[in-house]
Amino acid sequence: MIDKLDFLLALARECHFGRAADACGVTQPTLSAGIKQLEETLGVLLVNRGSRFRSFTPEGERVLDWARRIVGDARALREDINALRHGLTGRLRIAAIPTALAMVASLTTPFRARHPNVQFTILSRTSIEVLAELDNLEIDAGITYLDNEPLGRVNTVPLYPERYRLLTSTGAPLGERTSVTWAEVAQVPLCLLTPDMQNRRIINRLLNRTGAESRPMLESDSMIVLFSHVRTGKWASVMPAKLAETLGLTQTLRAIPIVEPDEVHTIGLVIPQREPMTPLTAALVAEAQRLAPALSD
Amino acid sequence: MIDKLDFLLALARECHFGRAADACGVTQPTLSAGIKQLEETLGVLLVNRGSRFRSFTPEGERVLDWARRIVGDARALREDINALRHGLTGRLRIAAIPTALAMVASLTTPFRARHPNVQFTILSRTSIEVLAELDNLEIDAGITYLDNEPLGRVNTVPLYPERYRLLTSTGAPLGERTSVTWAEVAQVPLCLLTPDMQNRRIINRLLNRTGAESRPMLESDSMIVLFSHVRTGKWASVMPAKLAETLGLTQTLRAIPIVEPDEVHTIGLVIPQREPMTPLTAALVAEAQRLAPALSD
DNA sequence: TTGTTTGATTGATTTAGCCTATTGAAAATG
DNA sequence: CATTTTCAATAGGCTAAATCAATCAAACAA
Repeated sequence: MIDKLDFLLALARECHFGRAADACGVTQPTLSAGIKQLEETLGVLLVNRGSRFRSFTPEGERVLDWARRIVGDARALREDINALRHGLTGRLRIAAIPTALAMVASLTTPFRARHPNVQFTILSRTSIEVLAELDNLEIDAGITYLDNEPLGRVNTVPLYPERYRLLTSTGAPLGERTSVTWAEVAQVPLCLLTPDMQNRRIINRLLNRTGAESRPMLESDSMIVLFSHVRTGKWASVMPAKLAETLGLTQTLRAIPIVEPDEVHTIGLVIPQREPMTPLTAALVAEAQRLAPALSD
Repeated sequence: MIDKLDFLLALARECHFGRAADACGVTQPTLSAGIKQLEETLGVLLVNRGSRFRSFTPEGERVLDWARRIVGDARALREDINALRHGLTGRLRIAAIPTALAMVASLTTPFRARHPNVQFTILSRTSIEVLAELDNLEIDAGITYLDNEPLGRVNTVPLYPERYRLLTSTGAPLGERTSVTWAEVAQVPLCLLTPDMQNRRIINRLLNRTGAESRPMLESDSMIVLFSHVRTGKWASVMPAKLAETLGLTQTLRAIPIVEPDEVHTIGLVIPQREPMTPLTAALVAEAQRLAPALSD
């Protein structure tokens, strides 16, 4: 039963019988049969199929809701008992938005000191993807904006406020200033994240509000790309203060506060709303709560 | 997996491999193998066995906690999908304390008018048993005291206040009074519930507080027995006002308010703390909430 | 048309689940 | 203390379920 519900979750992720089967480590006929068996025992069609996967029926969506709970709890059970036997072990899968990726180290490092046998998988994702994968049990926790889009059935731990800086070099336009306005930033050619990232959407909104047209000269989904371009001294970017500090400023590389408005967004840990938490998640939350005071400006 | 967890729940109820197997509709070796398989996949001993069932290990207790959740959710899933297909069907298992048994009809009757295809099982239980069986998923809901013993992980819906009456006949001692004190009641030979019932413990406490020795001449675990004795005109009892009214008073059979103190306890519906509720439970809660205003004095 | 993708189908094989019957050990009983 | 009873584990055998590799059919795309 639980494995069949797991099949359904995989199908929801992949929208493709073959790939879902691969993800579950079974062959496609096995997964097909599993789904069909679910449909038979429940007496309803769960998946709208043509000659390929189309969508879930309303009943299918409902079953998915339960499947998330049940499969999640079954995993939590194993993890819980494992923790009783061997202390905290296993793998924590964390997805973070690109602008938060650099701060993950300040969460994982003290965590690892406390629990040396826990392995990590850190993924770079958009804020949308973070929430979707949290729902699908693909990740254990996310790090994303807490105050922008609706979050869904999750618990949150605030970590730090995201404030914006113009990252540029002395000698470049605005490079000598102690603060700049968004209107001024809008005049500078920028390297920014791609528009599917919420950080970019926030920056776009702030830039557009000034009336000026924003002119991103370079887009990337990787903060490394943006930062390495700025380090050449020939490019500028807008990024969160915390990130700029973490990546390292130099005498010529400056992070200039952007005002009018001095907008702030809260970044935090997001975990599934499950009671009780899995031991790994609980430990991560504890670590986040320890870390938060040190990060809040 | 889920069936194995169900085996474990049955074992927790019965504390006996053979009876647990019966309860699950399998033979004892099958259940034994199921438990053993659970122990192997989790890698821990769950049950302390001598030559017979002794107890659960701490890990076993933990697994039981999860099993209650997971098995409960799996049932809720089926019920939920069933409700989508055929409307509300199935069986609601309700356990009530004896003094609340008569009022169950005022809950089930309007419920059945709304949902004609739902079947009921109504059980008479002590307040302790109600909570235990709620935990073990043996019943869907309980009706018991909300304000006395610690309730555990449940949600509650208050139904009505329980006030105490001396049930006796005109002509008997105190039979003509419009109110009596607990001290006076203590002097009368009474028919009362057995001491494992919380109602009896409450009455005992109130009687003892007067300093007098209470003298129950007849004990039973059935309100029918108590009431039918009182109806002969030769016996008296203490019972909740609501119950006396429901069973029917006559010109000679009187329910006299007992004061000093005029103690009140709240009776209510108790359901497992599960989010979301099963459709049947949700409907029952809705019915209880509709009913409560009419019952509150 | 022809090749590709995708999910259903088929048939063989392995695995898991369950039962009956039995055993062994501990409790209960006389 | 001997005997009986109770209880859970074990053994052996059967059946149903699960899974896989291979194939098929429908829908698209080129």
